Amino acid sequence: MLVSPNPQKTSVHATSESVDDYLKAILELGGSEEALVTTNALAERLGIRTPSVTGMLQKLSSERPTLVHYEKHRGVRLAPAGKRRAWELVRHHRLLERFLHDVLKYSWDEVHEEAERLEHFISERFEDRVAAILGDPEIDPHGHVIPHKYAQGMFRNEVELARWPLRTPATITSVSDRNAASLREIERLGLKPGVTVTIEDVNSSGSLCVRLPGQMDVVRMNKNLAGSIFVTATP
Amino acid sequence: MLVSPNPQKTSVHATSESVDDYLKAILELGGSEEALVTTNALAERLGIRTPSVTGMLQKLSSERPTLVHYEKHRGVRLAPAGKRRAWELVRHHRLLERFLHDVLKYSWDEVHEEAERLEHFISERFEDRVAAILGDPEIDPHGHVIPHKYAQGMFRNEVELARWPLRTPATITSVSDRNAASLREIERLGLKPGVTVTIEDVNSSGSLCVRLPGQMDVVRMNKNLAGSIFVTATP
DNA sequence: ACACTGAATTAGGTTAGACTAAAATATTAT
DNA sequence: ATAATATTTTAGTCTAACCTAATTCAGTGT
Ligand SMILES: [Mn+2]
Ligand SMILES: [Mn+2]
Ligand SMILES: [Mn+2]
Ligand SMILES: [Mn+2]
Repeated sequence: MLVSPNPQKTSVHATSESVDDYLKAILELGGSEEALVTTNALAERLGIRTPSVTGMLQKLSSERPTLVHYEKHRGVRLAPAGKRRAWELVRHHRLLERFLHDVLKYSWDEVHEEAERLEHFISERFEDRVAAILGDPEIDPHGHVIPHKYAQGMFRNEVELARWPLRTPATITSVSDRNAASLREIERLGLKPGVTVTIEDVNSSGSLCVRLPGQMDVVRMNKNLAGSIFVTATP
Repeated sequence: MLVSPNPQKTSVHATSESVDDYLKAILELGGSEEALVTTNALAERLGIRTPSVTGMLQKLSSERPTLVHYEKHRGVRLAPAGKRRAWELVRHHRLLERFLHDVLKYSWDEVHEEAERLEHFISERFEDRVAAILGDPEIDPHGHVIPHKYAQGMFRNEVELARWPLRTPATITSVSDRNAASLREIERLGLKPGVTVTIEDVNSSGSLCVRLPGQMDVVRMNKNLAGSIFVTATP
C-alpha cells in the first residue's frame, strides 16, 4: 500500500523548517519597505555560510509558484506566497510566546527559544484554539504586534532607544526577544513595554543614563542593551 | 563566529524525528516481552520500504552509545538509551493528547495526529509545565497510561475486544488512537474507557453484538472496530 | 539433502540542505 | 581608470534518510 500524503496537510505546510527560516529572515531583514535582502545578511542571521544561502535562493526562486524573487548579486525579496507563509510564522511565533507565558508560566526570556522551534509544527487548529483561549491577544510578551490570521502584518514605527534624542521622553513599544540574558537585564531595570523613559546623558563609550518616571535614580545601560529596546514618541 | 550548539539541548534531544519514530515503533511492536522486531514489521508500521529500515538499523546499531541492538536477519530491540527516549516520546505524546483535549478542546479523534507531530519538538520545560497545569494526569484521552518522567512505562494487561470470550463481562481499558474514523464510531456507540461490555454473539463474518449495561438494545460492530478496543476482566 | 519461497540485505541512486575552496563580480579607494 | 577589497557565486563534497532492483539468506516441505 502506497501511503499518499494528506493533501490538506501538504497544502497547509509545504515548506520545510529550513525554508521557513529563510522566509522569516527575509521578511524581518527586508522591513516595511521590503528591501532586497543580501546573501550576507541572511547567512549572518541564519548562522549558515553564504554559499548555502546562494544555493537555497537559487532553488527557491526557480520553483513555481515561487516563494521569493531573487536577483543574482543584488538580493532577494518575498513573493506573495512567501510573504504569506512568513507572516503566518510570525503569528505562530507570537501567539506561542503569549501562550507559553500566560498559560504555561514561562518567563519572558524563556518563551522565544521554544516558540522559535514550535512555530513550524503547529497546525491551523492549534493556532486557532490557542488564539481562542487567549482571547485573540494583540501583543506578545515583548510588545510585538500579533498579526491577524491570513493577514499581512505591519511593521511598527519604532526606533532603537540607542538612537533616540537626548532629554526627549520616549515610550517603550517592544524589546528584542532574541537574547535571553538581555531580557533578564531589561526586566531587572524595569523597562517593560509601555514604560516611558528619558535619556539624560550618553557617555563617550555610548552607554546611556536613562530616567524612569517616579524613580529617584537613573538607570545605566550599555549601547548594546539600548539597541534591543524599541521606542516611539510619548503621546 | 562559529555557532556552537547548546550542549544541553543536544544531550536532551540528540535524536532526529525519524530516529524517534523508529524507536517508538520498536517499543510498541516489541511489547512487554521486548521481543525482537522484524525489518518487515517496522517498514509496515513506519510506511517506508524494507531496505530503508535495514539501512537505518545498521546505522543506529553501529553508533556508540547505541540506541538499539540489531541482529542481522533476526530483528532489533531497544538498548537502554533507546528505551529511555522511546518512553519519553510516549510520555510526550500522551501528555500532549491530554492537553490538546482538556485545554485546547480538541475532540478525541483530533488529538493523535497533532501529538504525533509535536512529541518530537517540545522541550523538557514544556513537558513539565503541561504536566503541572494538568495536575500530573495518569491517563490520556484514549485510556492509555501516561508514564512518569524518566520512568520506564508499562504495558497494560489488556486484550482486543475481538478476542474476548462470549458472555463474559469485560471493561474497556483503552482504544487505539491511530484511526480517527474508528474513534468517532466508537464514541457514537458509547464505548469509552471504563465502560463494561458483554459480547452476546459473534456472527460468521466476525462482527460482534455487544451489550452495554443499562441499555436496551445491543450495538453491532465489525471485527475491525472490535480490534481497536482493548479490555480486561471486569473486577 | 535440496529446491522453493518469503524476508532481509546489498548495491546503487535521489533529494534536501549544509560545508570548504576557488573563481567571479561588484564596490571602494587611489 | 585601475587596483584593492568585499561580496557573491560556482564547483565539488558530505550526511541523513529515503528509494528501486538485484541478490542473498533462512525456514519449510519433500
Ligand atoms: Mn497557521
Ligand atoms: Mn517575541
Ligand atoms: Mn521530555
Ligand atoms: Mn492516545
